[in-house]
Amino acid sequence: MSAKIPASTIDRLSVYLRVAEQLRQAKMKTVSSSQLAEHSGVNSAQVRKDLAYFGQFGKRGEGYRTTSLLKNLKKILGVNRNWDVVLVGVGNLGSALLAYPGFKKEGFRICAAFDNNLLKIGKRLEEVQIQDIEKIEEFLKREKIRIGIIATPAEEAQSIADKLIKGGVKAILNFAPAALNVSEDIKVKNVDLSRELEMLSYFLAKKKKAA
Amino acid sequence: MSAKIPASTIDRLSVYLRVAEQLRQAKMKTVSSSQLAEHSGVNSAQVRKDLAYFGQFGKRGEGYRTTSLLKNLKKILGVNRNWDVVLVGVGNLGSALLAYPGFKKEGFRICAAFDNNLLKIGKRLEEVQIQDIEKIEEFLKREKIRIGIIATPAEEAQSIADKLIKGGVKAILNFAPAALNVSEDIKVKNVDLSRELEMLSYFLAKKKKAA
DNA sequence: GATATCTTGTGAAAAATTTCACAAATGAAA
DNA sequence: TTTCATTTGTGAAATTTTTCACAAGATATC
Repeated sequence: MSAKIPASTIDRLSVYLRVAEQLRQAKMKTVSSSQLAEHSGVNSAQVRKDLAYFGQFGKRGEGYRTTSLLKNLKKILGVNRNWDVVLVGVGNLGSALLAYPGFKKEGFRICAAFDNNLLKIGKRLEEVQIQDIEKIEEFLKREKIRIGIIATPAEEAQSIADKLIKGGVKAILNFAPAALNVSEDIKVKNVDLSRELEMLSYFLAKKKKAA
Repeated sequence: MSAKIPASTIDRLSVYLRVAEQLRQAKMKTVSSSQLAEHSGVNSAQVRKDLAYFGQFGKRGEGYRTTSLLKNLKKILGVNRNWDVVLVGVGNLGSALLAYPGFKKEGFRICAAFDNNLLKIGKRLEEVQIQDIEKIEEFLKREKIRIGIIATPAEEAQSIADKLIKGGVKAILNFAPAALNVSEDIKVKNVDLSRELEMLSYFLAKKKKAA
């Protein structure tokens, strides 16, 4: 049961959660692994195996009860609670993240935003007061924040990451196109928007060659 | 040489490109696979194997010439040229994407933006005039655009995708938290910001259990 | 020119992940 | 009760991906 769980499994669980949420909205009482599979674009055995890492949630002949599956997925992913998150860097991207409705919907609340620009500090954006980056460490410790989002230019990303970690943050979502150097026990997820486009461009370029 | 190339290889090539760009800025004439590996957080054999899918770019005893490696990576990824891209949905996220400097830097130019909000249509943002979504198909055909970005609410994503494809778009970067249903020959990349946070939350939740 | 030192490119081995395939539950129908 | 139709959970097989390990090429030094 507690074998090493592939990162790709976690990735898919998060997709199953979305699908399960939709199916519940559609009033489906139960879901089969093949239904989940179809909506997620994977093999049905894959779905069962992914879920089986964490327990036996289904009923043979029946499938999975939608509400119970939802509850279990949320528990596994740690979103059966709300998380307070801090945001660093309130530029274009940072502001958009502050206003992003999907975070709150999934239980992630941006409870504070920090910047180094004096013109921005003190202003209010989406119910959140922008604070001086120099005060972040104290804030993180006081509020016991575990998750930070970096939306600064690449040059500042590493020093911000260091500040976050010093304040007790254990997980970082990094939008700056820079590889962060952090110790083993800190989890970093990088989102590099240009890189996503590069994958697409690879397929377009390849297609042209093939044709 | 033209064996099936893993998607993870392409993912990493894009990382190597970032690293190579940085190393060139640092005036490094050559790079070894182990240097690339260290900066990318992978095994050095992996780097060599990834590159070897596409040719023999290195020199034994020397490594890879930085400029030539850069040129090759860009060619492989299809970013040895500029791509015109359209954006649909000029809300918070869409506006941030319009202003995102990383796209232009990597050769992706958002050449047009579309929305269905009459208050927004006609306005100018970041040098780009916001147009009526109803006119997108004609525009795509005239300008022969191949890449589209969807930054609309989830409900509209599928119908926007259909419009893009009808206009000739072959690759879609989708920020709406919705699974797009498209035919085989269309490449979709989903970026779901909440899902990224969910992975982080999984690791935090797991850590707590272990402790 | 011989020797020493690097570092690539790549088969082969190892490890990880996905898919297959079926026994064991489960409920419904006869 | 028995049969039939489902669908899970899971060993085993198949496939994919990563890592190892080393021959072969390249440069520098003596």
